[in-house]
Amino acid sequence: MTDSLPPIQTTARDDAVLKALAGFVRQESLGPGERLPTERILAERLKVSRNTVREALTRWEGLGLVERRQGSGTYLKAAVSPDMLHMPLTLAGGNDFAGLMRTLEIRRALEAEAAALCAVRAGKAEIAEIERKLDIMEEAFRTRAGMSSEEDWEFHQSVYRASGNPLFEQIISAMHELFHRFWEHPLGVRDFGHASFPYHRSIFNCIAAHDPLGARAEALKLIATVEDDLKRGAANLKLLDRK
Amino acid sequence: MTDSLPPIQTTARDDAVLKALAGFVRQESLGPGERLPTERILAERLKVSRNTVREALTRWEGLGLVERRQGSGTYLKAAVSPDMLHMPLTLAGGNDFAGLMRTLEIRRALEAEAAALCAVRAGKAEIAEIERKLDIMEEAFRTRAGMSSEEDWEFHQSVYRASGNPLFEQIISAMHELFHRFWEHPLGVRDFGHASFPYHRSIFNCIAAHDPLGARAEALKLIATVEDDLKRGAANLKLLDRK
DNA sequence: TGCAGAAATTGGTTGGACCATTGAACCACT
DNA sequence: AGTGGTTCAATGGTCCAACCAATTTCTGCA
Repeated sequence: MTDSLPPIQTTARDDAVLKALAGFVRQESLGPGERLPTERILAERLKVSRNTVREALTRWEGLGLVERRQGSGTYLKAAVSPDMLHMPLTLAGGNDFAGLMRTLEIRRALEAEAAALCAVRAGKAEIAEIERKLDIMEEAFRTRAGMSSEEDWEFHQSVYRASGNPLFEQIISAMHELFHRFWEHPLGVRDFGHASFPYHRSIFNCIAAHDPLGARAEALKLIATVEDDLKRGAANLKLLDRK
Repeated sequence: MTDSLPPIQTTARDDAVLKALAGFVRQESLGPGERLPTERILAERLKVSRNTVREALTRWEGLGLVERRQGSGTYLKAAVSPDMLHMPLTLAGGNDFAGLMRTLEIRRALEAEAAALCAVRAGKAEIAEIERKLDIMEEAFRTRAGMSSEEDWEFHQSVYRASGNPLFEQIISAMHELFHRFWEHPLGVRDFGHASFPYHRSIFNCIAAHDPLGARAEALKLIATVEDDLKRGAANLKLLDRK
């Protein structure tokens, strides 16, 4: 029988609204942080109800493209273009120890690949930027006598950016956010992250030497130390009992 | 129907609606495909306006958790639980060649890690299942004298499942879907995927031998052949010109 | 000039109405 | 029995006109 009879599309108001809005953003070349027209204006201009505009904006808000502030307005949170592809992922049960370890396995995969790509592609400017972040991190490590998650994170982000593929930063940032929402104070391990410290510079050295294999290997070692810390912390707090 | 839908408290209405609804789904142990209460009923039970219910459902629809059919109802599309974590990813310009290569770099990272984890964790049953898929794929390759993307995909999925981490399958499946939406007929390269064929068995051999390093290396080689094919295809069709 | 309070702006919520689609029940005709 | 058409209630989609709550801007007094 003929399988080539796809369902037809009749109405798609809110989708049309989003397309029009994306075109508007493009035409006005609005960037992140800028405010877009009020819901009432959009409703009037597009000749649709304000409810329809709201449904469309709710979609974008759910995708993290836009932020609404009551009394103030609706602001762009990321660059939007008419040809975006959306890939919403929902992870069931991510707030227990097993879930955390699963996200860490993803991070290990991406971290290693990003470091390898970075070693291939990073130019002089990117390498200098990474080294700058590394210096800041090491300085913070000395003065505060321990890992600083803030400066550490900055270092890793600079690596993702130099990988030449924004997806790395996007995905790992999303996981990082989840990570911190549930594990802000990492399990009471005092010297958390301590063991990972030396690998930051070894990763950098491989990147600077354009050695992708070495960078991948060092990144894997780094994540391994983080996993060990987490396991120790989980054992300490007997969190393994949780569901 | 049950009366286990208590009213809602105060601000952050739509979020509260979603939480209540997630609890309801859990309590009624509703699974994918099942229909949930109508918007009017939800609005009445939760003591909330129907518009608010709609905003909440729009969120879930955007996350792919739910599907609305006008005149019929709202149906679950995936398992939902009260402790889900959402990680929406949007990639700008994913329908050009550069975007495709970027997704492939992510896949390379995850594919290698999944293969390595699989080599560590797969038990006899999992290894047997993977070999079964591999045999099917090789048989299809012989009879049809070329790669079959369907059987190939089945093989890879079995590896992801045996990795013990459902996130691998989730993320790569999402990318696979995007991939096929825009590149269903891969660029007119006749023997597309041909070069990747032998690596499937070498990956399997490493997994069966519980050799994570080898599995990772072979997976990287496999993706490299796919990237080469894509580059050749892009050159053929002069797709590199597309913005 | 400085600042507290009023006024305007803007997203959030409500309730009610009507439209478009779906699916089941029903009916007429073959 | 089965085929096709009709009716009708249920349900999601859209619209409107308010009002609420948070924020920003303006204003007038000290």
